[in-house]
Amino acid sequence: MLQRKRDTKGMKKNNEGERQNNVIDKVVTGKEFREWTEDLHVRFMQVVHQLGEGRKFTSLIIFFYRCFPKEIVEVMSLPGLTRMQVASHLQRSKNVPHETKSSFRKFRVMPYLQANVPNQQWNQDQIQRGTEYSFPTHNTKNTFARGETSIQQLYRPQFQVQPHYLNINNSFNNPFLSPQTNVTGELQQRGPLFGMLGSQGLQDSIIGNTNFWRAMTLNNEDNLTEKNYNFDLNVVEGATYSGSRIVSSTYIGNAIINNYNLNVIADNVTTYSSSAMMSDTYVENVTINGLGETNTNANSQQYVGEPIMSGPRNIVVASHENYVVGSNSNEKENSDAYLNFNNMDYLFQNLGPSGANLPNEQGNEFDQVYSNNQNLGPPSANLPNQQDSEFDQVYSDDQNLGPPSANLPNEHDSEFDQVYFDDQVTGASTPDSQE
DNA sequence: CTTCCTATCT
DNA sequence: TAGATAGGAA
Repeated sequence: MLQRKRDTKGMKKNNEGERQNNVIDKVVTGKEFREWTEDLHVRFMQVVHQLGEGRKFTSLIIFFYRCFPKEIVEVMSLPGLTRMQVASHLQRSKNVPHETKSSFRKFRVMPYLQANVPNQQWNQDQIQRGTEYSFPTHNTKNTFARGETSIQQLYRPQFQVQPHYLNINNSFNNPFLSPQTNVTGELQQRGPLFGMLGSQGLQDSIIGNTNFWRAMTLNNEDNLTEKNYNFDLNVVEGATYSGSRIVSSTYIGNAIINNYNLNVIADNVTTYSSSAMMSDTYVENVTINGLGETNTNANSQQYVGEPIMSGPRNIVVASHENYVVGSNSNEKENSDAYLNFNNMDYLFQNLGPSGANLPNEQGNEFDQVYSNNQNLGPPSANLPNQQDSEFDQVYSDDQNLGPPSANLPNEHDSEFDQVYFDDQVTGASTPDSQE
């Protein structure tokens, strides 16, 4: 395949403008074909995102451009890995489909997902594993939210005091338990990627690590009872989280989740302000397959670029998932709250009035969300803006009458303008219609 | 000089 | 086509 070659980069040219490649000591040795395996890419993405932590980015392209190959190589600290290999891979990594870029939308706040978890207990397994792996878990019935559920449930914050937990089952070959390298070397975390702490003393991030799932298959077995990767991410907060980041810099890509074992519950229900939850979150290609089938028809990506700030909000991001109907709801038993991503497309699609155009490429923090949910009652009844909500205008069109021509001005100069929902989305594919 | 960036090659 | 290479630019 690729033979070793002389690296003439940086070498002076001769009079003919040619690189003087006859210098022996520039021969690159030990350069072998670098196959970017899944694990290697995951690590690569971890480093990329880790390095990019805190760096502003407004698009997926910038997301990758934040990091330079050299520092990536250094942080990855993989013997034999060259800068050019990383650069080459970085080049390919940031090549995303156009529809991906154009469909990026920024959402300041997402509708709320309620998750009632009154009881909790400690998982015995996790206790035995030591504090590093100790996460409180709940032993309750599931809270099951679906797209068909009244949007009212999604909107009303429930100011409850609830613990948080993160449950990671089965560490065997569990990508969630991969070690993570800190850039500065100050912290070498050998635990789960999710640096979970106890229920007390959470002054900073609950989950501040970088989580990258790419082309990862969760529970790709048809066995409905076997859970190879049971990922329960619960961020149900009852403590003071002022100024903290609940989940930051999360990348979820190409995840195929079977058997309902992806349970992402980000439930920030406290009244504390300035909490960021799942900021800088990028989710793509999520397939939820309750029947153990592999559905590859998830090909839209969404992007949430800026931190979700200002008050109790949660955000669960997934777009254009495929949900196989007819699954056994009993499989959700391991989750305290289950978010069915089905029909969540309306949160991310570039729907809405054509006249609104939903511009989002200009760095605006929020555009418009348009609702067309037949399950909803009168908008005034179902979508009240409780106590000083940041939502200024919420629009619902039960009759599917199309986009509102009214302007619905934002009288408070709030971050939110209009909200539009379309709960009739049934398919997984709604490609970006923009050019 | 090194590294970045991107087109091009294999 | 994934990954390496080339070569100009910074």
